[in-house]
Amino acid sequence: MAIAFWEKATTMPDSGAPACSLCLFRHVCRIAGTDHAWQPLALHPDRFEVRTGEPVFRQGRPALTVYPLRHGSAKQIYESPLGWRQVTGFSLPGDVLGLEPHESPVYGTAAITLQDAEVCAVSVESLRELMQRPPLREAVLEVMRRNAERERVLLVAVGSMRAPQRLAMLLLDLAGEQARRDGNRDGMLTLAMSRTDIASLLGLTLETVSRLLSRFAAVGLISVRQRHLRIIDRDGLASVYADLDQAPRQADAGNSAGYGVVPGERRLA
Amino acid sequence: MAIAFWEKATTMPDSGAPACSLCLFRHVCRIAGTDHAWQPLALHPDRFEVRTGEPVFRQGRPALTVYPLRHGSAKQIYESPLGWRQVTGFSLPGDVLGLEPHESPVYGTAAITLQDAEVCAVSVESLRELMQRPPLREAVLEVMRRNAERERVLLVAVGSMRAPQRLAMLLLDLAGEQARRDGNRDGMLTLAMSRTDIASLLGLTLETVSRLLSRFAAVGLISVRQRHLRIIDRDGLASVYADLDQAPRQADAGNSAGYGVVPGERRLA
DNA sequence: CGATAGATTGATGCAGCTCAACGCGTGTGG
DNA sequence: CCACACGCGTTGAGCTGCATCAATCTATCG
Repeated sequence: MAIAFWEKATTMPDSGAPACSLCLFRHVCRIAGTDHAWQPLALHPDRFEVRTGEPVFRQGRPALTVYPLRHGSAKQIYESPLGWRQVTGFSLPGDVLGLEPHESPVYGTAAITLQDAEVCAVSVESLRELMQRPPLREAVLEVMRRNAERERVLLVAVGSMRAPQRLAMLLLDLAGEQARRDGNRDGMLTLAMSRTDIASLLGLTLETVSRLLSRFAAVGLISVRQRHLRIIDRDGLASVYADLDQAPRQADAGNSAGYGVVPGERRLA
Repeated sequence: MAIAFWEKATTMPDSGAPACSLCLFRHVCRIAGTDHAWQPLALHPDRFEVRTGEPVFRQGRPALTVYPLRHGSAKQIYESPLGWRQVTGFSLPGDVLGLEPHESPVYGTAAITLQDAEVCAVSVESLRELMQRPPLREAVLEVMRRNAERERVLLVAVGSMRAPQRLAMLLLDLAGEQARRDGNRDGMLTLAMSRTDIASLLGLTLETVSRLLSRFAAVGLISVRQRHLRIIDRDGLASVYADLDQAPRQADAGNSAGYGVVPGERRLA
């Protein structure tokens, strides 16, 4: 039998303190109040709450505001022109919802909360003003680059990795994010999203996700009970992800130019 | 039997005139020479040739130059941190290779030519100067937005559509691009990329791509012979893409917020 | 307590992957 | 000029990973 989670709360834990310390705007925000070197530009963002399952904003609507997430979590949903919907990512406290790249005039995805959440609201005008300042500008661009990279990794995962690898990847990613936030590296994590959301993100079905979680647990990589999960064997998961014994699902993108690919030199997230 | 392609040349046709008229920089470029209202900013880009299969640039290298494509075509290849490679798109004359979003300091993908190609070379400094001017700036951002949208559509396709739909999508897309370039709407197109490249893009195997093309041909949607392809029944292909009789491959991304989705209002292409 | 949404688990089928053989077109060396 | 090889594409046969369908279980809430 697995480790006893159920001694802890069975409802979604509300991580207590707001995530200002992780916020992109912490240095210019009166609420965060960590640094006041920027007085003239300081932000006093509005804050409000969004209940579980409610959208913070919807795809295609004018992108007038960005929403740093203080409490709770959210999923991004993209709907293609033909009406296919897919989860494209999850956000945790400290992330900024609605940061659209390329100065897009509309939101490229919808953001739906996964729990009751609290967000700040920063107008894009303030954002643009703030971005006159090189350090913040760089920080914002860096976040956008990371988001883009994330989507590319997801594309490759969905396009050429097997189901267990995809799921292992997600779990490692979630654990990494968790650790980056509360420094908590014991592998405990609470999945705010449903199996269906995970399945959508990874291009699988919820049954497959459920079965794989069970299988991972059976072989001692993790333990799961509902949405409470603990990573027991991080390296084991990493080797599932890295495919150390699993055949690739399809042909590699041709290396027809014949330029060498260094087989070593790979970093693990 | 299908339409007789093989009367035409069997090698890749070189589309003759350079694609300056489609180039993002046509209004500021001395070579294109269509408009000289911008004298002080005018470009005199270098040009050079890249032979089949050679990279124009490689992923991870400093992004110092963008390369408008004059002749030929190219594929973008993304390599994930773990070494998985996947084709993420194809470029045709008039497209700009190496336009990195978010002012990324390095190329996010490699660009490999599919045929002997000719490119211009515009330094990012010139590009940034040019982008001071609102109209060009807007045009560049618009291109980046389209690229991002394309990648999202691809993600959804690979993540939740069936193989025939994905391929139909690609064919329609290629035909659309072709039409946008030479106005030629007779459905003839020449695939510059191999089956392997197509397979990689769509998250399939080359055998599946080959079989599907044959099947499409067998039911009269297209005709194929090697890399020469004609779209015979555009609407038929569109309905394969739109899945008018094909079951979805997986559960929809939950609409758990219960906000209505308009079932109509969808645009093709 | 029943109702409901989410999660687990089992049984079954098939789309697409895998392995393999062969065909076609082009380039190369004799 | 032919012979051969090599890259690319096609086609077939078989297998399997994951989807599908369906039943049951678990938590939460009124």
